[in-house]
Amino acid sequence: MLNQDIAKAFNEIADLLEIKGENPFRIRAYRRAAQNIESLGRDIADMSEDEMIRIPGIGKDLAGKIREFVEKGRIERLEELRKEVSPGLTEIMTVPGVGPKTAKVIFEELGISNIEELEVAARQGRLQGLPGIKRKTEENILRGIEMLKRGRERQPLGKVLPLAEEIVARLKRVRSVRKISLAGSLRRWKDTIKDIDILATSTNPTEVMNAFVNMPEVEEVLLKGPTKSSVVLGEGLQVDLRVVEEDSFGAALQYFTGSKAHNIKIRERAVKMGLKINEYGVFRESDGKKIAGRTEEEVYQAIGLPYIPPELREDRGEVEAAEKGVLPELVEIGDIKGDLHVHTRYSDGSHGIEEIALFAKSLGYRYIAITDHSKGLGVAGGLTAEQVMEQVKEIQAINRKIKNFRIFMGVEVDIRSDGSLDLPDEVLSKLDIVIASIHSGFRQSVGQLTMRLLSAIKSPYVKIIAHPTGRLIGERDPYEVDMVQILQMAKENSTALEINAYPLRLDLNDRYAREAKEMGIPLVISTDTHITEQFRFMRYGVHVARRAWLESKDILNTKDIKELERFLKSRKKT
DNA sequence: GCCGTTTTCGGCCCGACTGTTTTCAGTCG
Repeated sequence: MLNQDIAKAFNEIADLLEIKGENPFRIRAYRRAAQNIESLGRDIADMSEDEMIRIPGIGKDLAGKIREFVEKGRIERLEELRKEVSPGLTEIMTVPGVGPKTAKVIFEELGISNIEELEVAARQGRLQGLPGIKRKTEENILRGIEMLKRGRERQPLGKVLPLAEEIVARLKRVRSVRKISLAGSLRRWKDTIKDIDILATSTNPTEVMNAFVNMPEVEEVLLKGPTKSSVVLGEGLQVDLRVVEEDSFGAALQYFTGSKAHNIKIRERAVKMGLKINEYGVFRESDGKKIAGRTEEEVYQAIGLPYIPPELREDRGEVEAAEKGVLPELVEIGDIKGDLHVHTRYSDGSHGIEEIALFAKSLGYRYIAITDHSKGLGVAGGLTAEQVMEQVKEIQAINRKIKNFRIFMGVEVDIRSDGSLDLPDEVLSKLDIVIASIHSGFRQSVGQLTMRLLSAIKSPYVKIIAHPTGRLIGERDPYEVDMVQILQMAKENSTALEINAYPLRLDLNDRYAREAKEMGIPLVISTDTHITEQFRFMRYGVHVARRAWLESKDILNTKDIKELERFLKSRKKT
């Protein structure tokens, strides 16, 4: 998808303009456009210029630049800027604490244009004495380089959230803490996280800050004040804690939950209404009187909007939807009635069928689908046709035993590298549910991978495509497939797409899932459970769905058994 | 560069912390 490349180009233009000291609002315009393009669910290359202009933050000029990039693979303005500004400057700016001004001084005075040279110069004390730079700043820069080396990449939500929840639980035990909540991208359930934001109220802020910076995992204290402190954990993860007054908690929570783009939007709206929003509350411009701030609901109400759930706050149309009163009724974890992707000991799962079914029932589920791997996946102990039929018999027997619960007989059939399915049709036709997925040949061409998925989608027996893009966050990029074609084919065949809730997958992601919803494609949220504890991953999947604006009615495993069966028994057109 | 309940020009979100400064600039989120 070209979107990421265009976003990257626009961000680079913004960096270069920043170094040149250009109009900050123009710079912001490029960054905003980049962000909005990145979050688009469809390929911008397929859009007409008129359609592009309807994307917020994109006007005539940027639409022209996008077209230029699509057609020529380059943007003339960017090439010019690259000639004007030394490439080293943007590199230096990637060091935390070094912005455009500092980078420029260092480059112009010392001729330093890469991070290695910068580190050497800082170690030799050669930065001291430059305008605005003394010993402390030099130390900061060295620290910034260290942090950069340790890699401050975004980390998977599934890794960060448990850690963050633990920190919150620990701070909750500090006696003076009243309210405490996660904020930032964690509260919005973004699939990757750069740092942990926590917000609290306290009768003794100093006590909280002390407890915070003295936690055992803290490797380094970046800054510490009475209302704001930042630390770095052993894993290289930054944690920010803000402490505010009780009657500002809602405003602060709204503020620190972001996203930045969402906040800018609502503050602009506030300004137009003669109001000002900051982390302390909503204030009347005329007399400075505070009119809201204790709760987030109050804040939104003060600017004439209904409450907007955190997962939607990405400036992807949620403010406009709130204005019109057409926000979606987002799916909730309690709406989920079953899990349609479950493994057992028959392949690479850890439990027997009855055991895992009873566990699912104890969670309040009404049904599960047993979907072990097929034989092509040798490493996972995939099943032959005969083994599948044995499993079917066992499931039938257990279904007679367990009351008020239903086990659907299924399989996760491997899509072979030529696009054929790993089990014969006469086996697939005997099952309640067939999900299909790719587990090999990831490096095939776009055309081949797309063809494989398309032919699985078309199969009259395949009801669901599992983890459609195959990504493993931080480990493996999504397959290069033509999602436009895949979504179209899924729609034509009413083949459902899975939101795989396994925290490293979260696949489909929020953008594609939203596009799928808008096209009317059925979706399921499944955990791909291999061991009972993994049923708890469902919350990750539900939150991806919420970020995708999905409502309960868009998701198959919120349906009761009868309605789900109707879908499973429906015939495809083909 | 975008955008319109101060509409086609002139605005554009807001504040904390740090360091180098005697009142503020830079950076970050």
